[in-house]
Amino acid sequence: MSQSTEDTIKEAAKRVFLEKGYHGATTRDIAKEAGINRALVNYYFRSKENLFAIVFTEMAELYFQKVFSVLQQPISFFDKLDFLLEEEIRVHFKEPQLTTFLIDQSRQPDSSLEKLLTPAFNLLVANYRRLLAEQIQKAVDEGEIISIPPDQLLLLMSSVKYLFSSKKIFTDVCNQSGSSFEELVRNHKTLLLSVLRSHLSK
Amino acid sequence: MSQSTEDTIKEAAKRVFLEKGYHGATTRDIAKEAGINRALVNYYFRSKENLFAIVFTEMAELYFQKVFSVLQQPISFFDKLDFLLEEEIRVHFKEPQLTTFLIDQSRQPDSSLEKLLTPAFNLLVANYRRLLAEQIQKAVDEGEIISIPPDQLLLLMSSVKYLFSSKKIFTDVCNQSGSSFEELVRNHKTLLLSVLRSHLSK
DNA sequence: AACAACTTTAACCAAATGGTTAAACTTTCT
DNA sequence: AGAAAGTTTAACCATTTGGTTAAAGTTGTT
Repeated sequence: MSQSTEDTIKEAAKRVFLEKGYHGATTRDIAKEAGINRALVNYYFRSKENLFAIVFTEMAELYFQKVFSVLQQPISFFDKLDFLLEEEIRVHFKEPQLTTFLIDQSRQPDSSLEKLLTPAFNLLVANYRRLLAEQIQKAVDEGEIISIPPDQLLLLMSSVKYLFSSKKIFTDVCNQSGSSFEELVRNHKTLLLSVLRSHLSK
Repeated sequence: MSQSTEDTIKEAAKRVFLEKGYHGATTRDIAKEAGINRALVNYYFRSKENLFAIVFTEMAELYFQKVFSVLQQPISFFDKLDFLLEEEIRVHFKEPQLTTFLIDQSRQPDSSLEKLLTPAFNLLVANYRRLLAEQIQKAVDEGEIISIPPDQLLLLMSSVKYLFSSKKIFTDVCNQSGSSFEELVRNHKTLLLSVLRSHLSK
């Protein structure tokens, strides 16, 4: 059995919103991408705003879902960092525009969308931050690493997000010089892990 | 003597485009922000696209200008990194949305804007990359640091960009927990420099 | 077959948007 | 003062946009 119309629209909307952003995307784009009549967008999702809110929420959850589970596994702290980066890379290879998409949303100043989505997103971030803080403290207590504020560790690991946000720039500029984007990503993960390891190791 | 109308419009356009992005901003927003009649936007700049292209180019140059001069100063490699980060922070305190703005531009798939701006921007990036590669090689030759691919170093330093792109998220989440955004930035610069120093030092 | 519920479509609408223009206003030059 | 050039304004226009609706088509139930 094939996908329901509702899901077809939602998946098309994901692609279009991720590629063009909220304001760059039109309901006509979405309908065309889904191959359906434009009125069905409103029939199933009431409004473009509402559809975007649903897509955004799902993407945000996709992003944090795995991260939470990784942090709770009974493995060493450095393995957790390794898995976190690996998961970040995996999800970004699937949705390269994810970070751009999420950040873009926090920009529009007083839109009703922002008021609706920011609190929910901030809650996810706050939970991630709290969970990471706990795991840092645990690793410190066990003598595995030296202490580091969770925000600072998040920032040190944010280069993967930046790499994918700037994917086009990097591929344009780097392709001329031999190495592929995939290599760049793998090399960066290796380097970043090594840097973190040497800084955090007791 | 007060600012010319043309400059008033351009400065207003900068603020509006940085805040809302190309598609989120309207010529009416810009005119209102500048306090002038909307037709003047077209009188002085012909079209919204053209005005955006001018603003984008100026912002990109603002971003790379200082960076080039820093890299060419006769100081130690680590001082260069220090100054690069300091400059990155300075320009982002002035224009917190700068990175979001620049990255957002590379997203729209086949717009005439992208075809126009991406090549010029890529050239700036390529120059930055080349200059950085030269300076790395020089520092390696002089025994100051171990070798590192320029892209990887750029990525390790990109966390400052990410920090400002996500400023709203960080201020929202962090303000609840005491420390200010300024502290977060300063602390991150210190930490990042220390991490880079210990990794690159021979 | 007939009825009801759900789904899809084409046509339509109001609001917003980028852009144009002719006329009014101001400045500059002679 | 007066012509010429540059500047500003209000009104207007075509296109695009998100959204609605009535009718047509489909599916499921009795």
